[in-house]
Amino acid sequence: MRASIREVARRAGVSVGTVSNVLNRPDVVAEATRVRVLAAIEELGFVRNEAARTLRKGSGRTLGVIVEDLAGPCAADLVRGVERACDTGGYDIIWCTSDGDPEKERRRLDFLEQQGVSGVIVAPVALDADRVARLRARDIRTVLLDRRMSGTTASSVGVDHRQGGRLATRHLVELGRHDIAFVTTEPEPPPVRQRRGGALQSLGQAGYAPEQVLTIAEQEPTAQAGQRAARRLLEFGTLPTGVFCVDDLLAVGLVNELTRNGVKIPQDVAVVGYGDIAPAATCVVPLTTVRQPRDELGAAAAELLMDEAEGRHLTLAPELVVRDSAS
Amino acid sequence: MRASIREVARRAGVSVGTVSNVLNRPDVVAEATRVRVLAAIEELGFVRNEAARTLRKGSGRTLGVIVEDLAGPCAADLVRGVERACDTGGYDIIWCTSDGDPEKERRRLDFLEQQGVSGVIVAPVALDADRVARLRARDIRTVLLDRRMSGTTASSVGVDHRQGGRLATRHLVELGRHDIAFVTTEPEPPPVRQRRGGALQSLGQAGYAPEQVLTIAEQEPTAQAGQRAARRLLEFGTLPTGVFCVDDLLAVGLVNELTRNGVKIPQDVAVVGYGDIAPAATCVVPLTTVRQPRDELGAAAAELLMDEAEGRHLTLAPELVVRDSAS
DNA sequence: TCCGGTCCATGAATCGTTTCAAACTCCCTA
DNA sequence: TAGGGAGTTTGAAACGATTCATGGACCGGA
Repeated sequence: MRASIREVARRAGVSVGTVSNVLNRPDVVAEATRVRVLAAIEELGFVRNEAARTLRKGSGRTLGVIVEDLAGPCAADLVRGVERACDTGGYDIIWCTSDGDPEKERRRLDFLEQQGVSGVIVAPVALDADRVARLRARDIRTVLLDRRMSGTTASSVGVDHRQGGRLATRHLVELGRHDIAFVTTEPEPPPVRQRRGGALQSLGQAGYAPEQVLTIAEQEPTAQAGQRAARRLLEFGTLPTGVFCVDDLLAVGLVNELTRNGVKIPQDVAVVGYGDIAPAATCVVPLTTVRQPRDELGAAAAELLMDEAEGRHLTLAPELVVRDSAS
Repeated sequence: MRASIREVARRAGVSVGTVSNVLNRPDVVAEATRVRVLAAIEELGFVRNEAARTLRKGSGRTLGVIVEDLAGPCAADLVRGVERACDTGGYDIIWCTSDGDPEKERRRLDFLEQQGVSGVIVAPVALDADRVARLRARDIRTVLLDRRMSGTTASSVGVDHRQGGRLATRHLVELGRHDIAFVTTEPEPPPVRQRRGGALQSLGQAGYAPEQVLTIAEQEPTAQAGQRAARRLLEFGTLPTGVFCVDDLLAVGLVNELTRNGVKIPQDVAVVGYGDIAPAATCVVPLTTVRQPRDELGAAAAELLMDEAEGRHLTLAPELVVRDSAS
């Protein structure tokens, strides 16, 4: 059976309170005592019972994170950022996936509440102000990813997607591409809408008429969908000379399918993606894309929670990464 | 503040014991009482305090999983499999990453011990028999992924990698490719060694001499490394007609770089990968590869834990997926 | 009417921590 | 010598759920 603080106390010849002090406020314990207690801990292989600690303290030194898909390429850097911040802050993390399913999101939130986390980072699916308030009432702070929620105590961290969109199309314009197409998704989640909004805006500034822009909508941001989009473009007869995909996966699929059909990228068609996920750099034609600082984003979110901040909103700047697909 | 079982009891006009019974053994509670209690729970928005439950019961209904990299493509299906099994079994999951770092692995195990999980699924880095025994002493069962450990109570689930390797090269042989190269990693973790072993074996059976097989070793199983491997092949002057990459990421990088250099796949070079990760299907030339049933693997691991099994070893069969890159 | 059995509900004890008021020990100063 | 601090240590009271021995209510049969 696992050793408890009481046995450590007996072994070291002190009271349980002292052992607890050694664990939590070592500075108030006399040197000699502390050494003795630490030795006892070592000998017994004592591990603190986090359940008891959480029960007593009301909440632990643990953060919960809910993303749509842990395994997807978008989560990769986020994971790294959050883990780095928590490692240095001495917090533990519980990762959860919602799969974009409101019901699952609810269950994960229940789970995190039950675990007594001290904060949650959520890429929201159906999360609403009520739930944020309920978490708040249980002393759990919330940070939203890429979405703000007014009238709540939730903080948020996000990327300036309008700016990202602007960067993408401005680059196509600078390359002298006049025939521009967008590949997006339908339905279009808010961040994607903002990207496309920014992209359109920057084209407008360059004197393009909105009707001039061919927009193709696929159902999901996947490489398969990008492939389908490419085939639809090919069917039109004349190809656009510049394409902005609102997601790198779409761009990867598109570039692959176009390449397979003998289209030269970037000579015939310049393609800009969005996200700078890992496959973007290793695509047949390395992808020009808009990098989102997702690791900093994750780290920032974690830090907000560890600082017990509320209602703070951070916006990070995206950055254009020029590779072969549009240069 | 969050409502406790006591307040629910007061509101429903029953004792705490009864509320607990409604939660855990609804059958022993009279219909009318149960309805009243459930109503009270609903009204108060009561959520069970998992910390208290875990403290009292000794261990929770939670499993811990430690993988090297949650964000990588290999984890994707595993995540899905484990989550599916746990969802139906009523267990919760705590995901952790070790980054392949022994120290981090240790810390994650400490964390899971502290959380009072009832079992752990580990893709081991430096985990040894001692640690398994220590977990065991704390009533935490262990399932290892893709590795067995003798002399312990740990169970394991894995794929028959020798067989996977055999499938890969047998296919190249059947395509009539005589000049075969391997792309592997150095150092070579056990599963990879087994793959290559099986691959060599099946070539031997087909009458190839081992010296006949050109082997290229890269440091990591990444797309960049695959690219480098391709360049090394190109430098040799004459290309092999068949290549087996021990990892899909290597294969993707290789296929991309070869394609960029005008090599026709599969006409000039047939390429077989390993793993059937998502990018394999959406590569410029869709990849022929060996599928590992990683979702079933994850589900099986979770089920072993939920059944409180010990010392059971499951081996799942890999499967050849033929796509364009070798057909 | 009494007994035995079934069905439910009760509430105190328990899990392993943290917290905090109280006590104890020295040592210094008035 | 008394009194006051500073520095340590103590031990009992939480935290919120589960468990289980105990007992009450009710019914049927003798």
